[in-house]
Amino acid sequence: MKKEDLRIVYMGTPEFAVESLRCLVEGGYNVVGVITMPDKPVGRHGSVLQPSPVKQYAVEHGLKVLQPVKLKDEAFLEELRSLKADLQIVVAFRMLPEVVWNMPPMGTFNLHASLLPQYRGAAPINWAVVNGDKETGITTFFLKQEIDTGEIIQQVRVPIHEEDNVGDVHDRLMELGGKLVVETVDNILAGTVKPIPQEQFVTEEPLRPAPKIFKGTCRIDWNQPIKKIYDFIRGFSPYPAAWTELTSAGSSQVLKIFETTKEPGSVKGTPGSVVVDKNGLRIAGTDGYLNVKSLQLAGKKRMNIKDFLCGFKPAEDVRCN
RNA sequence: CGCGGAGUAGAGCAGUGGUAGCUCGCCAGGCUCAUAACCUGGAAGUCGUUGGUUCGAUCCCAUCCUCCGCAA
Repeated sequence: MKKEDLRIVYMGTPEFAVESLRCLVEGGYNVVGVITMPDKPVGRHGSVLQPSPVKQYAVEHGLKVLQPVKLKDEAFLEELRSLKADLQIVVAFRMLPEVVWNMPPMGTFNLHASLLPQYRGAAPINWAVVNGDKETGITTFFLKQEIDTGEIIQQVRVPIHEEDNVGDVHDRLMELGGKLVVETVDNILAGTVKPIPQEQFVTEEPLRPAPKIFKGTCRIDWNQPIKKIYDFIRGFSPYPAAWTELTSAGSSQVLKIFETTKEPGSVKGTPGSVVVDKNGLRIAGTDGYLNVKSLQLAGKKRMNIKDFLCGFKPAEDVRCN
C-alpha cells in the first residue's frame, strides 16, 4: 500500500499533538479525519469558547473534524466507522474505549512522551523533570486495554539538561515526536514493525507513574533539599507553575516561581525563610537557598527578579509556606 | 452574566478631593585601586477610556477597554 492510500484518523488535543499532525499533513499522508475535544470555555467570564489547537490546525487545513463529548456515543462511532480508517494515531488525547482503538484494521498507535514503561499517565514530561531524570524520550506503541501499556513500536531517547525546564523538554519531545510518528507510519506500511511487549523493557529502575497534575500538586514543600525543590520548580515551569504562599505582615498571597538557582550552604531560620538583599530574593530549603530569578505574584504579570525587587517592600516577618 | 486583583515616568511600586512621589534604569558631571559602589545635578507622567458628582478629581460614582490570580 502506498502512503497516499492509507486512510489515517488522527486524535489529539493540545499543541503537543499539532506537530505530529502537521508532519503527517505536510508529509503527504492521507488524514481523513481529526478527532479532538469539544471547544471549551476559556477566559474569566465564562462564555467564550476556544477550539483546541489541533482543531484550529485541522480547520485551517480543511480536514474533517469530529468533536465527540462521549467516545462511546453510537452516533459518533457510526461517523468514525464511516471514515473507514486503516490506521488511527493518538497523540495527547484521552483514554479510548476498546471499540474505538480496535476499529481500524491496522490498529491504533499512540505517541507517548516518555520512555515507556516509565512514566505511564497524563503528565510524563513534568514528572521526568520533577524527579531530576537526566534522560527521557518518546515512544510509539499500540493501544491496549490498560493505559500506556501496549506493545512498543519505536522509542527515541532524549537528554534532559540540568537547566532545562519542562517547557524546553516539551518542545524538544514535540518536535522529535512528529518525526517519530511519521517514521512509525512508514514502518507500519513497510511491514517492518515488530511490537515488543513492555514487560521486556523492565529494568532495574522502579517504575515511576506520571499522574495528572492538579493545583495542589504544584505547591512547593520547602522542607526538603534544594536540589529537590529546584527540580520541582523547573518541572512545572512555565506551565502550570510551582507556587507557594508568600506571607508578609499578616497577609498572604500566591506566588508562582518559574526559575531559580541553587545556593548550597547553611541556612538561617527554618525552611521557607525569605532573605531579600542585594543578592536577590532567596528562600531557604533544608540545605541551602534557592535564589529566585523569575516569578509572578497573584494579580501581577510574570516578571524577573530585578523588576520585582524594585517595588517589593517586605515586612520583617516575610516567609513562604 | 462563576469568584477576585490590577491599570500612576522606560521597568516595578507608593500615594493624596486642590494636577504627584519611591526604588531601579536613563542622561550629564564628580569621586574611587576597585565594585550591580558612592555623591551631585537632570530629562521623563494630559495618574487606562468615556461620562457624572464637585468650586476643583489621578483620588468618589458609572461605563467601557486591557492585563492578571482562582475556577473550568
